[in-house]
Formats: sequence, structure tokens, C-alpha cells
Amino acid sequence: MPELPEVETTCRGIAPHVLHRKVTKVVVREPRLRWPVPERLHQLLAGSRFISVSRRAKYLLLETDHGTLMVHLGMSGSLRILPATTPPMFHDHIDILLDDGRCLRYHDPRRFGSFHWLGASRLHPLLDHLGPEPLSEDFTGKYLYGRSRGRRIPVKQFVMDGKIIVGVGNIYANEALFMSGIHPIRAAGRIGQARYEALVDAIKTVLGDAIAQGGTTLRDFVGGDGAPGYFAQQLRVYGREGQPCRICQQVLKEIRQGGRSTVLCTRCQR
DNA sequence: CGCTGACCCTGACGGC
DNA sequence: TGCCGTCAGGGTCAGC
Repeated sequence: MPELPEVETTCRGIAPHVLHRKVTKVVVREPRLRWPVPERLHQLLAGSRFISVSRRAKYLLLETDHGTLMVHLGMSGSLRILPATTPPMFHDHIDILLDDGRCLRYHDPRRFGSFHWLGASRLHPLLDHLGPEPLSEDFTGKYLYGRSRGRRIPVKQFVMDGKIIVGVGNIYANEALFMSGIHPIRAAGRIGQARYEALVDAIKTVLGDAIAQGGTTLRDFVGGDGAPGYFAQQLRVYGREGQPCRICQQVLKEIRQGGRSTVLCTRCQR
């Protein structure tokens, strides 16, 4: 599910409601996520006050005065702000009750998401070795060009590697490669700096546009206010295999790379 | 070190 | 109608 724009949408959606609120109670109905939810979560969070809400890669960081809660939405997770009295639905695994009568509710049918407690250091092995943020100034064509030298991995898998650049998932990797006219199978090390400049521009553009649209809702994604994202209707290639390319009308082709689907235009992408 | 495939889990969908 | 296989936005890990 959520790629970076969806996580960012969630972050922005919940932040104003969570910030400065004190946790009164934590209810874990189902601790079996990607990793087991800390059993002490209630003791760790109850009485703490949220002092910042941010995002690193696809992780949400909810900082309190006693430590930081790190949440990953996996493939099917979502976080919503609701009145604490709202009855939980199927797959509503965790509630963080706030002192204003509302709660932050975690919903995740596939349970690929995770909750970690970072403590005061805000450090965690999962946050080590992450590449730069794609919307930051550190992410440039020159950077991608440098990191790709000697790499024979297909460029699509290269840009989906979180050690190289975070937050580029399957949807937006497909879109950015189409937008920059690069064939997804091309070896990363055999692409020049000018083309990487174009690819970086495309990644920044597509992620920025998707954030502006509230993310991409394919099935079940909702932002912090429960609203779906509207970027799906602007997708250029993802999910459009068999349909005509919006530029040249060639029928879009689907292939598989690393177990994930790639959609491309063989005329526009070389 | 670089890369591939299996795996975690539920639900939706298509074919028969 | 129902059963079965396949696939889905993510990420880690073992193994070659």
C-alpha cells in the first residue's frame, strides 16, 4: 500500500490532532504485526505527550517526551483519528487513546506493518543505512549517477533499494521511469548522468504531485481523516498494461522484475 | 558484496 | 455457487 506520498499524507493528516496531546491509554487487540508489537506499549506511552510527528522514509515517527513511537504501514496499514467511542472494525489492531476524547487507530488487514519503540536516542537498526529522502536537496542526478557506477542491477530495482534512495515504491518507480523515458530493465551502471538528472526530476515531480493529491488509493488507503487519495486517476503506466500509452498510443506492456510488476511503453522508454 | 527468491498475512479476483 | 491459484502498494533475511 502506502508508498511515501501515502505515508506523508498520513503524517500531515494526524499531526495536528496528535501534537501536544497526552496519551491516556493504549489498547493492542492484535500484537502480531511484521514484528511483535512491544508488550509494554501501554506502559511506555501512557502519560506521555506527543511533541513532534515526522516521517523518515516510510516510517512515521511520533516523538513523545519519553521516547519515540515508530510506525510502518506495511502494505495495507492506515492510521486514522476517530472519536475514542467509535467501535473497532475488523483488523483495527491498535488504539492510542488521547486526552481529548479521540484516538489514533491503526488498521492493517495484512499485518505487514510494525510498531517499534525507539527510546530517547531515536535510533533503530531499521533506520540505519537508509538512503537520502527523495524530496531533499541531497537527492540529485549526480548522487544517483555516482551510486550506480558498476551496478548491473536493473535501474528499476536500483531506485527501489532503500539503501540508495528511500520512499520510491513500485507505483512511483514505474511512473518515474516512464516520465523520464528510461527502460526499467536497463542496467543502472549503464545510464549517464543526464538521464539520471531526468529520473530524479521525475521522481520528485511524481512524489510531489501524489502528495498534493492526498496519495494513491488503489483499494483501501485512507489518510488520517479517512479520505482516500486521488492520484490514481493520474497514473501514466501503473495498472494500465494493455491500454494505450498516453504519449504515443503504443499498447503498454507488463513484465515482472524481482517479483513485482513493471509496466512500460517500449517505444517511449529506452 | 551483489543479487535472487522465499517469506510474513489477508483479501480480491479470475478461471474452471 | 464454490474452490483454487495468483496477485497486491513493503521490507527482511538466508543463501548462493
